[in-house]
Amino acid sequence: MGVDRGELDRRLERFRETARKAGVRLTHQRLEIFREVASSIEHPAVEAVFRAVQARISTVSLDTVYRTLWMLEDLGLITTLGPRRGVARFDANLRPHHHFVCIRCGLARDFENPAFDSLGVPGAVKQYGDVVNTRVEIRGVCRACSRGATGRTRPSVNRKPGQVRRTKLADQK
Amino acid sequence: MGVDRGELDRRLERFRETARKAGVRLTHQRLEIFREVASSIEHPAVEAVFRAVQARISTVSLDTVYRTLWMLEDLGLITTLGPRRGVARFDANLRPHHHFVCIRCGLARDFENPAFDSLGVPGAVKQYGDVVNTRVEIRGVCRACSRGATGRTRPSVNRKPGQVRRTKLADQK
DNA sequence: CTGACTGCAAACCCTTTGCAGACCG
DNA sequence: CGGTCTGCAAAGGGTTTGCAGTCAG
Repeated sequence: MGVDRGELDRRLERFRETARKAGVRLTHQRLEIFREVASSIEHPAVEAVFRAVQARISTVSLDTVYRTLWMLEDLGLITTLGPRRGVARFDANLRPHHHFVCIRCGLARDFENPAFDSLGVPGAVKQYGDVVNTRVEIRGVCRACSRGATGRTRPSVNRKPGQVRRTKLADQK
Repeated sequence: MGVDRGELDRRLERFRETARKAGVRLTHQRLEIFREVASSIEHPAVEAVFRAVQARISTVSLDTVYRTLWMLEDLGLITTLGPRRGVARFDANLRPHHHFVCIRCGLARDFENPAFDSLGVPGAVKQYGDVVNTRVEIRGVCRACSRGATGRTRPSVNRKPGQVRRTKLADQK
Protein backbone atom coordinates (compact mmCIF):
# COMPACT_ATOMS: atom_id res chain seq x y z
CA MET A 1 0.00 0.00 0.00
CA GLY A 2 0.95 3.57 -0.27
CA VAL A 3 0.28 4.32 -3.93
CA ASP A 4 -2.83 6.37 -4.53
CA ARG A 5 -5.74 4.90 -6.39
CA GLY A 6 -5.41 6.91 -9.57
CA GLU A 7 -1.77 6.04 -10.01
CA LEU A 8 -2.43 2.39 -9.30
CA ASP A 9 -5.17 2.28 -11.91
CA ARG A 10 -2.86 3.86 -14.43
CA ARG A 11 -0.21 1.26 -13.72
CA LEU A 12 -2.68 -1.58 -14.06
CA GLU A 13 -3.95 -0.21 -17.33
CA ARG A 14 -0.44 0.08 -18.63
CA PHE A 15 0.21 -3.49 -17.62
CA ARG A 16 -2.82 -4.78 -19.51
CA GLU A 17 -1.88 -2.83 -22.58
CA THR A 18 1.77 -3.81 -22.55
CA ALA A 19 0.92 -7.43 -21.94
CA ARG A 20 -1.52 -7.47 -24.81
CA LYS A 21 0.97 -5.88 -27.18
CA ALA A 22 3.64 -8.32 -26.15
CA GLY A 23 1.30 -11.25 -26.56
CA VAL A 24 1.65 -12.24 -22.95
CA ARG A 25 -1.29 -13.85 -21.26
CA LEU A 26 -3.08 -12.02 -18.50
CA THR A 27 -3.50 -14.61 -15.84
CA HIS A 28 -5.00 -14.18 -12.44
CA GLN A 29 -1.61 -14.76 -10.82
CA ARG A 30 0.17 -12.21 -12.95
CA LEU A 31 -2.42 -9.60 -12.30
CA GLU A 32 -2.22 -10.04 -8.56
CA ILE A 33 1.55 -10.11 -8.54
CA PHE A 34 1.75 -6.93 -10.53
CA ARG A 35 -0.92 -5.32 -8.40
CA GLU A 36 1.07 -6.09 -5.32
CA VAL A 37 4.26 -4.48 -6.57
CA ALA A 38 2.44 -1.60 -8.20
CA SER A 39 0.54 -0.67 -5.08
CA SER A 40 3.48 -0.84 -2.73
CA ILE A 41 6.06 1.75 -1.84
CA GLU A 42 8.14 -0.86 -0.06
CA HIS A 43 10.25 -2.08 -2.95
CA PRO A 44 9.31 -5.56 -1.86
CA ALA A 45 11.55 -8.53 -2.38
CA VAL A 46 10.19 -11.73 -3.89
CA GLU A 47 9.35 -13.27 -0.55
CA ALA A 48 7.19 -10.34 0.49
CA VAL A 49 5.32 -10.29 -2.79
CA PHE A 50 4.77 -14.00 -2.50
CA ARG A 51 3.24 -13.78 0.96
CA ALA A 52 0.95 -10.93 -0.01
CA VAL A 53 -0.30 -12.65 -3.13
CA GLN A 54 -0.67 -15.93 -1.33
CA ALA A 55 -3.17 -14.29 0.97
CA ARG A 56 -5.40 -13.79 -2.03
CA ILE A 57 -4.53 -16.79 -4.18
CA SER A 58 -3.67 -19.50 -1.74
CA THR A 59 -2.34 -21.86 -4.38
CA VAL A 60 0.13 -19.50 -5.97
CA SER A 61 3.65 -20.81 -6.00
CA LEU A 62 6.87 -19.06 -5.22
CA ASP A 63 8.41 -19.83 -8.57
CA THR A 64 5.51 -18.22 -10.39
CA VAL A 65 6.23 -15.08 -8.44
CA TYR A 66 9.87 -15.22 -9.49
CA ARG A 67 9.04 -15.82 -13.11
CA THR A 68 6.42 -13.13 -13.21
CA LEU A 69 8.55 -10.48 -11.61
CA TRP A 70 11.36 -11.03 -14.08
CA MET A 71 8.88 -11.05 -16.89
CA LEU A 72 7.50 -7.73 -15.72
CA GLU A 73 11.00 -6.40 -15.75
CA ASP A 74 11.53 -7.71 -19.26
CA LEU A 75 8.43 -5.82 -20.30
CA GLY A 76 9.77 -2.66 -18.72
CA LEU A 77 6.89 -2.44 -16.26
CA ILE A 78 9.03 -2.60 -13.18
CA THR A 79 12.70 -2.13 -12.45
CA THR A 80 14.95 -3.67 -9.88
CA LEU A 81 17.11 -2.01 -7.38
CA GLY A 82 20.13 -3.61 -6.01
CA PRO A 83 21.84 -6.69 -7.25
CA ARG A 84 21.41 -8.73 -10.34
CA ARG A 85 21.89 -11.90 -8.38
CA GLY A 86 20.85 -12.55 -4.87
CA VAL A 87 17.89 -10.85 -3.31
CA ALA A 88 16.40 -8.50 -5.87
CA ARG A 89 13.87 -5.85 -4.96
CA PHE A 90 11.32 -4.41 -7.29
CA ASP A 91 10.11 -0.95 -8.13
CA ALA A 92 7.02 -0.11 -10.15
CA ASN A 93 7.67 3.62 -10.12
CA LEU A 94 8.75 4.48 -13.63
CA ARG A 95 9.02 8.22 -13.14
CA PRO A 96 12.45 9.73 -12.51
CA HIS A 97 13.14 9.36 -8.85
CA HIS A 98 15.78 8.69 -6.26
CA HIS A 99 16.23 6.48 -3.26
CA PHE A 100 16.80 6.64 0.42
CA VAL A 101 18.30 3.34 1.52
CA CYS A 102 18.87 2.19 5.08
CA ILE A 103 22.34 0.73 5.37
CA ARG A 104 21.28 -1.43 8.27
CA CYS A 105 18.03 -3.08 7.31
CA GLY A 106 17.83 -2.30 3.62
CA LEU A 107 14.60 -0.32 3.81
CA ALA A 108 14.22 1.72 0.64
CA ARG A 109 12.03 4.70 -0.11
CA ASP A 110 11.54 6.73 -3.22
CA PHE A 111 11.68 10.45 -3.32
CA GLU A 112 11.46 12.90 -6.15
CA ASN A 113 13.66 15.89 -6.60
CA PRO A 114 13.77 17.70 -9.92
CA ALA A 115 17.20 19.10 -9.17
CA PHE A 116 18.59 15.57 -9.02
CA ASP A 117 16.91 14.51 -12.25
CA SER A 118 19.19 16.49 -14.46
CA LEU A 119 22.67 15.88 -13.18
CA GLY A 120 25.08 15.83 -16.06
CA VAL A 121 27.20 12.84 -16.91
CA PRO A 122 30.89 13.62 -16.45
CA GLY A 123 32.94 13.06 -19.57
CA ALA A 124 35.12 10.54 -17.80
CA VAL A 125 32.11 8.36 -17.16
CA LYS A 126 30.98 8.20 -20.75
CA GLN A 127 33.93 6.02 -21.60
CA TYR A 128 32.53 3.29 -19.40
CA GLY A 129 29.46 2.75 -21.54
CA ASP A 130 26.10 4.09 -22.64
CA VAL A 131 24.25 5.80 -19.85
CA VAL A 132 20.66 4.80 -19.27
CA ASN A 133 19.80 6.87 -16.26
CA THR A 134 21.16 8.49 -13.17
CA ARG A 135 19.93 8.10 -9.66
CA VAL A 136 20.91 9.64 -6.41
CA GLU A 137 21.13 7.18 -3.57
CA ILE A 138 21.01 8.71 -0.14
CA ARG A 139 22.27 6.20 2.37
CA GLY A 140 21.51 6.39 6.02
CA VAL A 141 19.95 4.71 9.00
CA CYS A 142 16.19 4.57 9.02
CA ARG A 143 14.13 5.56 12.02
CA ALA A 144 13.26 2.06 13.08
CA CYS A 145 16.91 1.02 13.05
CA SER A 146 18.21 4.03 14.90
CA ARG A 147 15.49 3.67 17.50
CA GLY A 148 15.52 0.05 18.22
CA ALA A 149 17.96 -2.66 18.96
CA THR A 150 16.54 -4.00 15.77
CA GLY A 151 19.62 -6.04 15.41
CA ARG A 152 22.04 -6.26 12.60
CA THR A 153 21.20 -7.42 9.18
CA ARG A 154 24.39 -9.07 8.12
CA PRO A 155 26.61 -11.63 9.71
CA SER A 156 28.66 -10.46 12.58
CA VAL A 157 32.08 -11.87 12.09
CA ASN A 158 34.00 -13.07 15.07
CA ARG A 159 31.09 -12.08 17.16
CA LYS A 160 31.98 -11.25 20.69
CA PRO A 161 29.81 -12.25 23.63
CA GLY A 162 27.92 -9.01 23.99
CA GLN A 163 27.05 -8.62 20.38
CA VAL A 164 23.64 -8.97 18.91
CA ARG A 165 23.02 -12.14 17.07
CA ARG A 166 21.98 -12.05 13.49
CA THR A 167 18.27 -12.15 12.98
CA LYS A 168 16.49 -12.93 9.82
CA LEU A 169 16.07 -9.70 7.94
CA ALA A 170 12.75 -8.33 9.02
CA ASP A 171 10.29 -7.76 6.29
CA GLN A 172 11.31 -4.46 4.78
CA LYS A 173 8.71 -2.21 6.22
CA MET B 1 44.87 -4.10 -10.03
CA GLY B 2 44.34 -0.56 -11.01
CA VAL B 3 45.17 1.29 -7.79
CA ASP B 4 48.51 3.06 -7.87
CA ARG B 5 51.30 1.99 -5.62
CA GLY B 6 51.28 4.96 -3.27
CA GLU B 7 47.58 4.68 -2.60
CA LEU B 8 47.84 0.96 -2.05
CA ASP B 9 50.61 1.42 0.48
CA ARG B 10 48.57 3.99 2.29
CA ARG B 11 45.65 1.61 2.48
CA LEU B 12 47.80 -1.21 3.75
CA GLU B 13 49.32 1.01 6.40
CA ARG B 14 45.91 2.10 7.49
CA PHE B 15 44.85 -1.51 7.74
CA ARG B 16 47.77 -2.44 9.97
CA GLU B 17 47.15 0.52 12.20
CA THR B 18 43.41 -0.01 12.48
CA ALA B 19 43.84 -3.70 13.13
CA ARG B 20 46.36 -3.07 15.86
CA LYS B 21 44.12 -0.51 17.54
CA ALA B 22 41.18 -2.85 17.37
CA GLY B 23 43.21 -5.73 18.75
CA VAL B 24 42.63 -7.81 15.67
CA ARG B 25 45.33 -10.22 14.61
CA LEU B 26 47.21 -9.60 11.43
CA THR B 27 47.28 -12.96 9.80
CA HIS B 28 48.72 -13.83 6.46
CA GLN B 29 45.25 -14.54 5.07
CA ARG B 30 43.79 -11.25 6.24
CA LEU B 31 46.64 -9.29 4.78
CA GLU B 32 46.28 -10.92 1.40
CA ILE B 33 42.53 -10.58 1.38
CA PHE B 34 42.74 -6.93 2.19
CA ARG B 35 45.50 -6.40 -0.33
CA GLU B 36 43.34 -7.92 -3.00
CA VAL B 37 40.38 -5.65 -2.39
CA ALA B 38 42.55 -2.61 -1.78
CA SER B 39 44.43 -2.98 -5.04
CA SER B 40 41.42 -3.58 -7.21
CA ILE B 41 39.10 -1.18 -8.95
CA GLU B 42 36.71 -3.98 -9.78
CA HIS B 43 34.57 -3.95 -6.65
CA PRO B 44 35.10 -7.66 -6.52
CA ALA B 45 32.57 -10.03 -5.05
CA VAL B 46 33.63 -12.68 -2.57
CA GLU B 47 34.20 -15.31 -5.19
CA ALA B 48 36.64 -13.15 -7.15
CA VAL B 49 38.60 -12.23 -4.03
CA PHE B 50 38.74 -15.86 -3.09
CA ARG B 51 40.17 -16.95 -6.40
CA ALA B 52 42.79 -14.22 -6.43
CA VAL B 53 43.93 -14.94 -2.90
CA GLN B 54 43.90 -18.66 -3.50
CA ALA B 55 46.50 -18.15 -6.20
CA ARG B 56 48.86 -16.93 -3.51
CA ILE B 57 47.72 -18.95 -0.51
CA SER B 58 46.52 -22.20 -1.92
CA THR B 59 45.02 -23.41 1.35
CA VAL B 60 42.87 -20.38 2.06
CA SER B 61 39.22 -21.22 2.50
CA LEU B 62 36.19 -19.48 1.16
CA ASP B 63 34.68 -18.92 4.56
CA THR B 64 37.77 -17.14 5.75
CA VAL B 65 37.34 -14.74 2.89
CA TYR B 66 33.75 -14.13 3.89
CA ARG B 67 34.62 -13.61 7.51
CA THR B 68 37.51 -11.34 6.74
CA LEU B 69 35.62 -9.14 4.34
CA TRP B 70 32.85 -8.53 6.82
CA MET B 71 35.40 -7.90 9.50
CA LEU B 72 37.09 -5.32 7.30
CA GLU B 73 33.76 -3.68 6.86
CA ASP B 74 33.18 -3.70 10.61
CA LEU B 75 36.50 -1.91 10.98
CA GLY B 76 35.46 0.67 8.43
CA LEU B 77 38.26 -0.24 6.06
CA ILE B 78 36.03 -1.17 3.19
CA THR B 79 32.42 -0.57 2.32
CA THR B 80 29.93 -2.61 0.38
CA LEU B 81 27.89 -1.66 -2.55
CA GLY B 82 24.71 -3.34 -3.39
CA PRO B 83 22.71 -5.63 -1.21
CA ARG B 84 22.94 -6.51 2.41
CA ARG B 85 22.08 -10.08 1.65
CA GLY B 86 23.00 -11.97 -1.41
CA VAL B 87 26.07 -11.17 -3.43
CA ALA B 88 27.85 -8.26 -1.83
CA ARG B 89 30.63 -6.39 -3.58
CA PHE B 90 33.39 -4.57 -1.81
CA ASP B 91 34.99 -1.19 -2.15
CA ALA B 92 38.20 -0.05 -0.50
CA ASN B 93 37.92 3.50 -1.78
CA LEU B 94 37.02 5.58 1.25
CA ARG B 95 37.08 8.95 -0.48
CA PRO B 96 33.79 10.50 -1.58
CA HIS B 97 32.98 9.01 -4.93
CA HIS B 98 30.23 7.80 -7.18
CA HIS B 99 29.51 4.78 -9.30
CA PHE B 100 28.88 3.79 -12.83
CA VAL B 101 27.03 0.47 -12.81
CA CYS B 102 26.27 -1.72 -15.78
CA ILE B 103 22.66 -2.85 -15.63
CA ARG B 104 23.43 -5.95 -17.64
CA CYS B 105 26.53 -7.49 -16.13
CA GLY B 106 26.89 -5.56 -12.90
CA LEU B 107 30.29 -4.08 -13.68
CA ALA B 108 30.95 -1.17 -11.37
CA ARG B 109 33.43 1.65 -11.64
CA ASP B 110 34.21 4.54 -9.35
CA PHE B 111 34.42 8.08 -10.48
CA GLU B 112 34.95 11.29 -8.63
CA ASN B 113 33.05 14.47 -9.21
CA PRO B 114 33.19 17.25 -6.66
CA ALA B 115 29.90 18.68 -7.87
CA PHE B 116 28.16 15.45 -6.86
CA ASP B 117 29.79 15.33 -3.46
CA SER B 118 27.75 18.12 -2.01
CA LEU B 119 24.20 17.50 -3.09
CA GLY B 120 21.84 18.65 -0.41
CA VAL B 121 19.42 16.33 1.32
CA PRO B 122 15.83 17.27 0.56
CA GLY B 123 13.79 17.98 3.64
CA ALA B 124 11.34 15.24 2.76
CA VAL B 125 14.11 12.69 2.92
CA LYS B 126 15.27 13.62 6.39
CA GLN B 127 12.11 12.13 7.86
CA TYR B 128 13.22 8.72 6.70
CA GLY B 129 16.23 8.61 8.94
CA ASP B 130 19.72 9.89 9.62
CA VAL B 131 21.70 10.39 6.47
CA VAL B 132 25.16 8.90 6.33
CA ASN B 133 26.19 9.75 2.81
CA THR B 134 24.95 10.41 -0.68
CA ARG B 135 26.08 8.77 -3.84
CA VAL B 136 25.22 9.25 -7.43
CA GLU B 137 24.69 6.04 -9.31
CA ILE B 138 24.90 6.33 -13.05
CA ARG B 139 23.34 3.27 -14.61
CA GLY B 140 24.05 2.18 -18.13
CA VAL B 141 25.36 -0.55 -20.35
CA CYS B 142 29.10 -1.06 -20.27
CA ARG B 143 31.18 -1.33 -23.40
CA ALA B 144 31.67 -5.06 -23.21
CA CYS B 145 27.95 -5.64 -22.90
CA SER B 146 26.92 -3.30 -25.68
CA ARG B 147 29.55 -4.77 -27.94
CA GLY B 148 29.14 -8.42 -27.41
CA ALA B 149 26.42 -10.96 -27.23
CA THR B 150 27.77 -11.27 -23.75
CA GLY B 151 24.51 -12.78 -22.76
CA ARG B 152 22.17 -11.85 -20.06
CA THR B 153 22.97 -11.91 -16.43
CA ARG B 154 19.69 -12.82 -14.93
CA PRO B 155 17.19 -15.56 -15.60
CA SER B 156 15.23 -15.21 -18.73
CA VAL B 157 11.66 -15.99 -17.91
CA ASN B 158 9.58 -17.87 -20.40
CA ARG B 159 12.58 -18.01 -22.57
CA LYS B 160 11.79 -18.32 -26.21
CA PRO B 161 13.81 -20.51 -28.57
CA GLY B 162 16.04 -17.81 -29.94
CA GLN B 163 16.94 -16.29 -26.63
CA VAL B 164 20.31 -16.47 -25.05
CA ARG B 165 20.59 -18.88 -22.24
CA ARG B 166 21.68 -17.68 -18.88
CA THR B 167 25.36 -17.99 -18.29
CA LYS B 168 27.09 -17.84 -15.02
CA LEU B 169 27.84 -14.22 -14.35
CA ALA B 170 31.24 -13.64 -15.84
CA ASP B 171 33.79 -12.38 -13.46
CA GLN B 172 33.15 -8.68 -13.27
CA LYS B 173 35.89 -7.33 -15.41
C1' DC C 1 -8.06 -26.44 -29.19
C1' DT C 2 -3.21 -25.36 -28.49
C1' DG C 3 0.56 -23.27 -26.85
C1' DA C 4 1.59 -20.48 -22.93
C1' DC C 5 1.52 -20.79 -18.07
C1' DT C 6 1.44 -22.81 -13.40
C1' DG C 7 2.66 -25.73 -9.46
C1' DC C 8 5.58 -29.17 -7.77
C1' DA C 9 9.82 -30.98 -6.51
C1' DA C 10 14.45 -31.26 -7.05
C1' DA C 11 18.67 -29.11 -8.19
C1' DC C 12 21.87 -25.22 -7.68
C1' DC C 13 24.49 -21.72 -5.57
C1' DC C 14 25.97 -18.75 -2.36
C1' DT C 15 26.49 -17.86 2.46
C1' DT C 16 26.79 -19.02 7.28
C1' DT C 17 27.86 -21.89 11.33
C1' DG C 18 29.91 -25.51 14.70
C1' DC C 19 33.96 -27.43 15.82
C1' DA C 20 38.73 -29.05 16.38
C1' DG C 21 43.25 -27.89 15.33
C1' DA C 22 46.71 -24.03 14.16
C1' DC C 23 48.94 -19.87 15.12
C1' DC C 24 49.58 -14.77 16.52
C1' DG C 25 51.06 -11.88 20.06
C1' DC D 1 50.76 -20.36 26.43
C1' DG D 2 45.85 -18.65 25.67
C1' DG D 3 42.57 -16.93 23.08
C1' DT D 4 41.89 -15.80 18.37
C1' DC D 5 41.67 -17.45 13.87
C1' DT D 6 41.46 -20.91 10.17
C1' DG D 7 39.80 -24.84 7.43
C1' DC D 8 36.53 -28.33 7.00
C1' DA D 9 32.14 -30.07 6.43
C1' DA D 10 27.48 -29.56 6.83
C1' DA D 11 23.49 -26.82 7.20
C1' DG D 12 20.67 -23.00 5.70
C1' DG D 13 18.24 -19.93 2.42
C1' DG D 14 17.18 -18.05 -1.73
C1' DT D 15 16.71 -18.88 -6.75
C1' DT D 16 16.19 -21.57 -10.89
C1' DT D 17 14.77 -25.47 -13.79
C1' DG D 18 12.36 -29.80 -15.85
C1' DC D 19 8.12 -31.63 -16.33
C1' DA D 20 3.26 -32.76 -16.57
C1' DG D 21 -1.13 -30.92 -15.98
C1' DT D 22 -4.05 -26.49 -16.59
C1' DC D 23 -6.00 -22.58 -18.65
C1' DA D 24 -6.30 -18.12 -21.42
C1' DG D 25 -7.25 -16.61 -25.93
